[in-house]
Amino acid sequence: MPGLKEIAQVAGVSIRTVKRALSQTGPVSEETGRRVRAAARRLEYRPNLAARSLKTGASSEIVVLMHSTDELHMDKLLGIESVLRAAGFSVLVLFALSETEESHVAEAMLTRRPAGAILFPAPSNRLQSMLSLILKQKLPYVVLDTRLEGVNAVRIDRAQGVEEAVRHLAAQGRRHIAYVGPIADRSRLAGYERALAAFGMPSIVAETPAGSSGANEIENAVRHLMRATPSPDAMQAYSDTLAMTLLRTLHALGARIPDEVAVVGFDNRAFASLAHPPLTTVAQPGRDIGEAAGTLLLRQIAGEKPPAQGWTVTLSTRLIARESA
Amino acid sequence: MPGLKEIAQVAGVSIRTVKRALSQTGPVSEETGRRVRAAARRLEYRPNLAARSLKTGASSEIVVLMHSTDELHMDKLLGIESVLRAAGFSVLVLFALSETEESHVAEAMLTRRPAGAILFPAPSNRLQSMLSLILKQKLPYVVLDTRLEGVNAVRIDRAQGVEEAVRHLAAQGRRHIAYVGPIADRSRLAGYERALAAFGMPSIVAETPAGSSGANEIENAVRHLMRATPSPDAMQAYSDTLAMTLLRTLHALGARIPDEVAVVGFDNRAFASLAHPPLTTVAQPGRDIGEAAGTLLLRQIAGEKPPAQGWTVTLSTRLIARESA
DNA sequence: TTGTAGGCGTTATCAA
DNA sequence: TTGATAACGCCTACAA
Repeated sequence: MPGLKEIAQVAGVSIRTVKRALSQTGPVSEETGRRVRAAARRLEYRPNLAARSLKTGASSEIVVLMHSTDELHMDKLLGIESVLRAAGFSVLVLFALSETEESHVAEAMLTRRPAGAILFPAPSNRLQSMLSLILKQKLPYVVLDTRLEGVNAVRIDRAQGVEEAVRHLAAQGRRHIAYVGPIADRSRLAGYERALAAFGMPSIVAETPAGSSGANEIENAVRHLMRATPSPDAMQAYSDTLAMTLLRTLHALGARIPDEVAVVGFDNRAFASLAHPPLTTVAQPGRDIGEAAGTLLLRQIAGEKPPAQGWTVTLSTRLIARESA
Repeated sequence: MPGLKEIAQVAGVSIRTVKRALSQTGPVSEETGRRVRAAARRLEYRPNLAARSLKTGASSEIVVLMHSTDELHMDKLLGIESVLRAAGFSVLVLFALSETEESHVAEAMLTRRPAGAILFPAPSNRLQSMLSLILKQKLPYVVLDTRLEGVNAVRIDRAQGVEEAVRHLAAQGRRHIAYVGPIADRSRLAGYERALAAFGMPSIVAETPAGSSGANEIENAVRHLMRATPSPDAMQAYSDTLAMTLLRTLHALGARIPDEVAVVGFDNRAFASLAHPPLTTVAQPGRDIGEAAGTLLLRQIAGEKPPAQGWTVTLSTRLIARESA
């Protein structure tokens, strides 16, 4: 691998001149510049990042901490990578699936001396311990889609997308719109309630257990809902996953979808378009989230100081209308 | 950030001695060793990887080239990361979704001077151009799950998993087992045919267009199949995605699943367990694939020479029995 | 407009 | 058992 020295020899000038010519960091004569650049090109010169980093004390690596293999994270990762690569940074991925791994991953992160870190969603306690490390190092960072307050974060407005969805249902003339899902998490529920309030419609909430288990409870909830008079003519589900169970139960009850009952999911997962009927749902802007996180991080690296209460970018979610509503 | 120098000062010895004590690379007296290690711990010393890399000329970074955001890739990435991190390497992710990006990504890869590269599935021509670069650099590499021959690769035996699935169907007494999918790709079809041959059963193949489009064609194929006498009592689908359409069409025809017709998918995607009924399918060992790739790469980095025709590890796929078969 | 020289932190050679 | 010293490639203060 050729370095500045070799280029200098070939071009018959000093290292300093090569540097000036290649990084336009000082005056170089027309002719010399051409010769140097030609030599660099011919030798396929690429700067040695390790040497640069050693000299400048600055890292060109960003650590991304992932805590799950959720398919939705792929797009976020893509967004992060595209923004950071364009800015000359490398994206270094670390997985910490379990609490036990967290300390190894923390150690790995610190050893890499990154220029910044991006944290994917994780249980608060694990996020907290990583964050305290990061803050101690005064490392630029961004947390993705977290409930933690007072931190730099890219968040998404779930309520807004759900409100949009419920308005969409109302615009179809639906008047008995139910919400099915856990109610401890009000992120979607709030949007549902806002939309109903705007139309002066009563809320019909069927609580189901949190977590992905409990298909039976969901089924019972739906059956219960459908026995009411009048029965709901639309259902907003907490997630696409939950919506799948909804669809199945409604089919079993003989309800025609969307004619008799509309169903809306949340997440726009890969299978949403494969559901029967194809599921109308609210999508998170995965790639945008990643790009926003990358941008926010770059601004910190460039020296901008986040406010004390943390720097937040909130992105909107959007309705994907398919056939189920 | 403290370096060896600072530790040396604190411990009252020379840099060389610190180095010996910390990396057991030479004789150090009991007492000196203790003092040095204590100082290192107290100062939270971490080696400067940039300096090390500059000095040794060796990189501790592995580049992972991704060409899609397929959810199934997450587990592979996880496997790669876990093996490589354990060996002290960093995993650097680069995305090249389009052909246009490929050259930028190639340039980014070369600039990073990685110790090796892992290539995710991509169209052959794009893989080829990356590979020619990599070979020119004599970089250790592994390609994941590729049809390319003569390269270092981790492959999966799709036929074997499908054969297992079809045997499973036969063991249930099914005697008219159909295969639905594109036939240009024989990777699954071969397993289907092997199993049928073993049981002396006739093959019933319904060809559908390649790619994820063409729900109509699939529907027609299924309807056509079900009109035959006798009609199939089981169907092996090319993919989970295709299986979803199968399920829907069979439901529409009033067929009871799995009583009248069993359905088996391929891939074990996230939605397989959410299908109605939960989809029996053949799973790729995502994490194992990643781990195998990491291991294969590490062996090359350690100096083992792959044979001229390439080094291949083939992993088996496995049947995940759920309720659809 | 061009060149000299020193240092970043690590590794490793050589001498004591 | 220990230490002085050079070198990796890049960046830059300072001279010419």
